[in-house]
Amino acid sequence: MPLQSYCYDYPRPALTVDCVVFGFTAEEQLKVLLIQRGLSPFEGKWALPGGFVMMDESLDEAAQRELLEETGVKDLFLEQLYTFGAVKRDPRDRVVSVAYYALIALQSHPTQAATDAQNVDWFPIVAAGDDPLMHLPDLAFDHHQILITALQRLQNKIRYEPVGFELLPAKFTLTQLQQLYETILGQPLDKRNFRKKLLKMDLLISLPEKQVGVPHRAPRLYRFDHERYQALKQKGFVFDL
Amino acid sequence: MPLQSYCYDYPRPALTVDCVVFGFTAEEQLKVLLIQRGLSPFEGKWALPGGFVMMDESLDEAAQRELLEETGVKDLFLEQLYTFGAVKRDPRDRVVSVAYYALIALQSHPTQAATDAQNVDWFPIVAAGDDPLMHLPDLAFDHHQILITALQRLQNKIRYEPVGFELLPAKFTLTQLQQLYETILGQPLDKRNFRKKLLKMDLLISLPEKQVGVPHRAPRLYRFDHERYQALKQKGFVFDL
DNA sequence: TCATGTTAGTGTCGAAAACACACTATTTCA
DNA sequence: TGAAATAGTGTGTTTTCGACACTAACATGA
Repeated sequence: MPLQSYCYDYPRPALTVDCVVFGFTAEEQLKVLLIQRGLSPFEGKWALPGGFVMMDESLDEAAQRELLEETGVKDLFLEQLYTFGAVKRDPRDRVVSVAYYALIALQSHPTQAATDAQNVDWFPIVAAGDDPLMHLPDLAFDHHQILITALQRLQNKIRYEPVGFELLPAKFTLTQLQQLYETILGQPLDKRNFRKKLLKMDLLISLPEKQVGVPHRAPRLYRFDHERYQALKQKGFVFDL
Repeated sequence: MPLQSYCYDYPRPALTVDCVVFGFTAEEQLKVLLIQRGLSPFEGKWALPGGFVMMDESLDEAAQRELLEETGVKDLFLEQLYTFGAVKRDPRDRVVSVAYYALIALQSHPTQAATDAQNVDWFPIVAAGDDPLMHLPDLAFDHHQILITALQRLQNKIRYEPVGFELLPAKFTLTQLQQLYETILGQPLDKRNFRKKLLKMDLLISLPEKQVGVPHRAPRLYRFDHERYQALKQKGFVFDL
């Protein structure tokens, strides 16, 4: 129970952040993190993780905090997506939500489940086909819309900025990278052309080690050269796949 | 004076919308609409038009309303830009602002000045050169940052979506269009290649009339085929200049 | 140890797009 | 009627895109 109340001369909407957390698994699947609501409204329904913005934190900080609380992970790629402010998007109160999206390499940060008693789970998104969100439950509020917006943003972004690497471990193979792109864009890509284009950019550092433990020829490992990318970007270079 | 106050169990930031209104003049200049503040804080400083979000309007509606109030113009191109929520962006109260940007063809909608007593004016932006905002006064709040963000968005957007036409009259010449692109992107473009690329898209309708009153050969007028663009877009076409 | 299964890795050629580039055409006005 | 001003047009070169199929390497199990 609150000990006091906060009063203003004019009414104010409540302000929340919601996070669309995309994860990419070792099985080459794109997934989104959802939480089953324990509270009304939409009790029992699945929803995006999120919560109210505190007075002493910026929006970015609020999103980071929520992410840490819900997933236990810090230092994710996190970017503001869009602000949703339809009058009736929350049936009870006027709530405006600043949506963020985050990317996490589930291979490196294995999914640790619910932080508290709530049900937390990863749900698959299949970009190929008609409805990418067909395997998802009904979502609370306008979260379905937010998720669609986030997926479109990710699909656009991945082509013009090197955000795909945020979904892979630091060391990865070109095949993994290609499968990531194919999964997210929902279409097959030509292996030779894909490799040609990427290597030509000169942003991948070929590592001396190779992947081990596979029952076939061991593929070469690479890492993304963030420093070099920043330098090139300065000079007007645009990552384009 | 407010007759009552509005109380909540937890504190809430105030929520505003701010609009970056870009206009393109007959003299081929890109301008931005600013308002001189009559009230503290930042009294006397220039700022983006904006105001509080009412409880019964969506964010888009709030932006539209502000735009109508400040400029007297309806039905502009208007799109959400980014939400700015640093804790101290307003020195007095916690205020989160959802920024929008709007495009207006100043040739068709001649600038009607201040709606009320405030000073309202259009300031030039010169994309070529180091600092596009060099001819602007100091701005209130973080409006300088908002303006930079909006300009970058416009520069990106104009290349991949046909928003440039929103800055021109319904009937325009290819030279006007090219100058628009050169002004916004801040770089010269090749005339023949520009025309080739545009006409190949088959999105411009060549009008029977020609521009009159010029002291030289009269150029052909075109209009943008919005319907056709929508249809093509459906099929996966992307405008790309 | 060798045969099999499985994925890694590599090059060429034709088509299309991008880019550089300069002259003639039309109109007005003096 | 000629001078000034902008409109409008085509070609050749370079670069990029996109289709396409085989050999290499390793692990496993017979």
